[in-house]
Amino acid sequence: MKIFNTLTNHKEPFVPLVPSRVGIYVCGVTVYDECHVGHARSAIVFDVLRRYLMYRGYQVTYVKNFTDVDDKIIKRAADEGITCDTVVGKYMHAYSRDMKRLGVGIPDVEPRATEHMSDIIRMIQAILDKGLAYRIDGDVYYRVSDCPAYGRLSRRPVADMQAVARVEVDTRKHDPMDFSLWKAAKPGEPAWDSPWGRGRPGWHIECSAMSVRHLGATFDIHGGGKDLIFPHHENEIAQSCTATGQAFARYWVHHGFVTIDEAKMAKSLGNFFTVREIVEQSNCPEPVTAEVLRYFLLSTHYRGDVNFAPAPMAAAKAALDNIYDLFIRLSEPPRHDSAPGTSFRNTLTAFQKTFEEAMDDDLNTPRVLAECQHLRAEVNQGQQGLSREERRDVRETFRRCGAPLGLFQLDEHTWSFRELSFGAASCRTAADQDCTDEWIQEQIQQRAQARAQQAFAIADSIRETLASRGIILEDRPDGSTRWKR
RNA sequence: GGCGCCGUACCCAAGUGGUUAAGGGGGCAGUCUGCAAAACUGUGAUUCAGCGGUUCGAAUCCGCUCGGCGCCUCCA
Repeated sequence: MKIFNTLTNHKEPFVPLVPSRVGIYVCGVTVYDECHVGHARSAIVFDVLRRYLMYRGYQVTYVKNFTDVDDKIIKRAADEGITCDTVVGKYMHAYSRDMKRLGVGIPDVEPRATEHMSDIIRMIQAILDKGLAYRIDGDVYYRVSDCPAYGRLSRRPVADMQAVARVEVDTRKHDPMDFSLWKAAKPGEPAWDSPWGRGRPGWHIECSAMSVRHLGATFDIHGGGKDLIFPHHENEIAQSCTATGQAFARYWVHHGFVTIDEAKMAKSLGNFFTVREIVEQSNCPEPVTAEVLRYFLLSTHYRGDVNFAPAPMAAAKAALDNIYDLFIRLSEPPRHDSAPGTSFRNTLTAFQKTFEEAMDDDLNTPRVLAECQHLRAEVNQGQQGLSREERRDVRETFRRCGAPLGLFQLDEHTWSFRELSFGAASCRTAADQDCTDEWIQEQIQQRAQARAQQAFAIADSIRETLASRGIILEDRPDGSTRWKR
């Protein structure tokens, strides 16, 4: 498998430190608000990486942290007149709820900064002991000028950054580029005891401490959004290497942004959609909407930006409808139970090989989806001649290759074929819920009778009534009728 | 100002040195159907922002220009 490494700026063969074992650390969310589509993309990209490595037979340890002490949390708590603990509890819960909705697997470890204070303090002390940090009034800063490798990940010369630093510089710092490892406590803020007085950790140090704690000083993959390359990941490397005296993460994996009208989706710009509103205000069942979002996000390569909009979401829905439509036809008994042919088995074997080639090539999910659609067309062409066993094999192939992507796992009869849309106006109506399978069968019976008597006006009105409640009818060649929601 | 990414058909999007430039959406036409729906068939870029260069050969490598975006400050 090849994976693009930000550290070298190249696609490289992935070789883990310990054969057949992989350690992954991903920078998680700061829990101060609902998570939006950008967070969903991050979670889904690394969920796919993790699952595919497992598909490839690796034993994966996946660590994704919660940042639960931070300026934004403190501000949120102050704004709402509640405690930081309440804010943290509320949004950790919201995050886990949304990840479950999206079918994102729970990481093996979900460490929290506040539960690793001793690791953090020990790491800061190690950096101080080596002379690469200094203390000012209860704060501790990392001295960037003494770290020769600084700037390697983000490929920017330290001198250039200093020249045009737009940050309001804390004049007490020895150098504008130096960053804080420990912040002295301010009144009313969460604080912990340390050798430098009460205070709280700087943002970057928590990830260094937690990754080293759970995966060791040197581990395989460290990931996050590309906005974290500088300064967050650059600083993590500096701190960790200084503290442990060993190499830090070996492969750095960064994904692109979700954009709205081509502009980065961000809390500060206010141009974001939360996972919650997308799932709850959709007129499709939750698992269906979630799979559409996944398909949409995976239809662009993970390193590129992906523009979130109704039209491409609708396109993803239509593409998935085609696949689940095939699954329904495959679930029906064959017209003639012919003997399985070897050429068809070869088709499935070739597909799986192509799937693996595409995934091995830096997770080329757009190509995987194209191959899935190609297979769908191929199966549709010969569908009627397939044996019971071959039909089962097709469904099984989609299920197996779809598993690392989190796609094609739903039962075809629970899929919803209605148009996907958002907003209150298009929400599921109460009337839809009243359509029991029995009632639908009854309607289909009545329509069949009408058709038999050539009473097409009656037959069509029944079909329209069902359609208005989201029930779609399809007449088969043998005279029977298939329905779907 | 520094660093970096992107520009492929109506829309989305793979391909990044070599037979006919994947796939999806949408459009149009046909088969099927009482009519539909679904499925299937046919129909799409002599061309990859523009201009130069390297090469036997470039969407793919190099240079420049134009256009869009991101990071340098919290950020997935």
